[in-house]
Amino acid sequence: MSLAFGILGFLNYKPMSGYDLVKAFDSSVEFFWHAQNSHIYLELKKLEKQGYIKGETVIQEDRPNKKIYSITDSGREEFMAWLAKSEGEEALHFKSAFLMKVFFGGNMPPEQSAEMLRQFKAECESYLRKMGSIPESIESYGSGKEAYQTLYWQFTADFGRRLIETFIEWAGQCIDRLEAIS
Amino acid sequence: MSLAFGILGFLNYKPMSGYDLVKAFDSSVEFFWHAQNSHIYLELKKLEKQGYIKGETVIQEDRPNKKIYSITDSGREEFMAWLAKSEGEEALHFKSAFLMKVFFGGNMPPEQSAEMLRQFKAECESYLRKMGSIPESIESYGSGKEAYQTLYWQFTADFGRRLIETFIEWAGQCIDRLEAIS
DNA sequence: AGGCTCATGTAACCGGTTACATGATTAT
DNA sequence: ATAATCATGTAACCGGTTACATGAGCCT
Repeated sequence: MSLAFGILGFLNYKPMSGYDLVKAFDSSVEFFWHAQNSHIYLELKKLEKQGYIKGETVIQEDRPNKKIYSITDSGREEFMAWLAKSEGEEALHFKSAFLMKVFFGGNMPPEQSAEMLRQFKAECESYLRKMGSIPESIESYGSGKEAYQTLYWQFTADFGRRLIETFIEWAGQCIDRLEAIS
Repeated sequence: MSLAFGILGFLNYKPMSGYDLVKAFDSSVEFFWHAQNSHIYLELKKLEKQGYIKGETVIQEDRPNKKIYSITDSGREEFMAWLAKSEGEEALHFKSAFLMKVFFGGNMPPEQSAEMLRQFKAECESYLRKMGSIPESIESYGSGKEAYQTLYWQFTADFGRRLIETFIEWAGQCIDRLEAIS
């Protein structure tokens, strides 16, 4: 897919500026869909040209002016069509340079690979600590009425937590096996 | 990173043709690093120009001729440098259009989202069944002496299995919650 | 004085995908 | 006959990254 649908999705909740979108991506989908600010601004222009969103400049006195984008009917149609389309087996695909390094780990002595895995595990553990605050932030964001929306945000956050826990368990077991032979 | 290091890694095991590499990617790292055959051939040309690999044409009578590539000293150096370099927190990043759809699932009625998750779960289950044969194929590939290499292949295969199992458990729980409200 | 937040962009590049193109041999 | 395996590529495109560029106002 592309960033475009993520932007349409957020604008479908409410109109936002490019700056708002950068923050929205950063604070929610960042862990499974990282977005550069430059890319977001580029994509906004493209989407406007395609007629899926429309921008309106808002003049501010105490702050720099900004451009608020809203989703159009055709944009909403496009977004809903994307949402309804099945990913098929592509849903299972992902890219990881780290796993590639593990795969070729036999080219390093066991202590070095073990160290790589220890660093990775530490990274996961620190990430998990940071994630602790997500459930509360979701609850504060969705105030009663939008509980149905926030349920899905909880789903993805829950997956993130499980994924990291799986990573930690797995790395621990790999480290054990490497320590046993070194 | 890029495909380049994957290719260097495989050629570091032994010389191979582009066709061999396509199969190697397909049967081992495919689940965390999918590679198009066109991309592999393109990358081989690039790597040869950079002096990291060198190709030699092998004339065959019963089959089409082929070009066998070998890694050079500078290629090996490059590969080892990549391997030793830590991924840092990038190791946690991955992209998933499917999770993006879950995140925005609140735009669909619960039965439709549940159906999406059920399809996904079924996909995972079929994948898990296919994965069952991997451990044996790794063992047959690594014959005694290279047991240290195959250990790492087992690590990545093990992670794949755990990941899919995590996906299945998570999807099951999401489906339960959606069925409860619809 | 220095750093943070707000706010928006451009240019060059690169990694990767899609679609297309060819053709011999071998197994069913 | 027909499909599968062996074998290699090109061209156009696209999604995304990196690096750069600017500038006001607020807080310490």
